[in-house]
Amino acid sequence: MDDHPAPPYLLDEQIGFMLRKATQRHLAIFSGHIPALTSTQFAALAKLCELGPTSQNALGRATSMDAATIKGVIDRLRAKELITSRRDPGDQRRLYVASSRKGRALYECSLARAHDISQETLAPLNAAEQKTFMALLARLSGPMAKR
Amino acid sequence: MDDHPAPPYLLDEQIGFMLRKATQRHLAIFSGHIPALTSTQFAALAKLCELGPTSQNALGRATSMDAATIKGVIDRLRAKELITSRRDPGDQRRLYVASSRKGRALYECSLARAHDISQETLAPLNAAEQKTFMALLARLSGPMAKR
DNA sequence: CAGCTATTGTTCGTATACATATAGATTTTG
DNA sequence: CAAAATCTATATGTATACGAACAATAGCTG
Repeated sequence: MDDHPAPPYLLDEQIGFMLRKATQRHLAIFSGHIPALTSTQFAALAKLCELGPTSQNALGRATSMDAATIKGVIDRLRAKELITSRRDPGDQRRLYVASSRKGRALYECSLARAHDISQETLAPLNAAEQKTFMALLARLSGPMAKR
Repeated sequence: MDDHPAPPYLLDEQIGFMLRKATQRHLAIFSGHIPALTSTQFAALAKLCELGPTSQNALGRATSMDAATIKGVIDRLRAKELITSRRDPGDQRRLYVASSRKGRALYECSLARAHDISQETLAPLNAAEQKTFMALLARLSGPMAKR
């Protein structure tokens, strides 16, 4: 009993595939609004402005980036002069990173854009649906980061 | 009136950041269940088995992959002998790709795993929430692919 | 204090992902 | 039919993303 024909596996209905497509759409919206930075670079810069100066790896953890990944992001942000970095005097292992004046300015004038990006990404849903979706997505994004 | 203090922008509450984290979690689950293939490679193989032989670019469109991206995926699947490819006699531009016996076998014995992956990814939600989430996510994934 | 362990950052290799440029083949049009 | 536009695949460059291996530093433990 309960002998349903096994539901066919359809790639287009799988969560992983749909997440990838939603991300693609979001990234297209992002680069349309903030062409100067990638989504990842903006995330690192925003978090750095939000938290204040930290170490490279700590910023990586705060933004869910691998040590190898955050290094590249930091390098590119520094090349654009949006952040500065120097060795932490108190711990020679640590690379102390901080936003530059230019970086903070770009961050602040990007905030309105960032808000638009989130809204445009969610635009296919009405307000109630957006709220529902965000609440459910939060639970699929893993546990809150431990500080 | 309606003079709320502008809601602070918090990276961790943005759709883009949460999508990235959800994708990270999903990919970790994926590689735990199907270590032999990446999520992208599996998507291409699954779609190829689902559709039957097609051209490289057509498979790319069916799986939402760029022409440059699908080329690399095809190359790696061919290196693993999961697919075969040859020039389409009827249209010399096209690279005709088809799943190999080995590829179909791997696909078929991965189906149960793939199902588990989707379920585990959605596990934080109950059945009703899963249904709601998938319906909303579908609307954020952009319009249905045109054939 | 000497040794073990953990943390930090770096480097390498592999794999998406996309923009752009190019070349060749095909189709559409004038 | 010939020219233009389109399509297919390829190649290059940039940017995530992660695993693994590594050196240097710091902290801990006996």
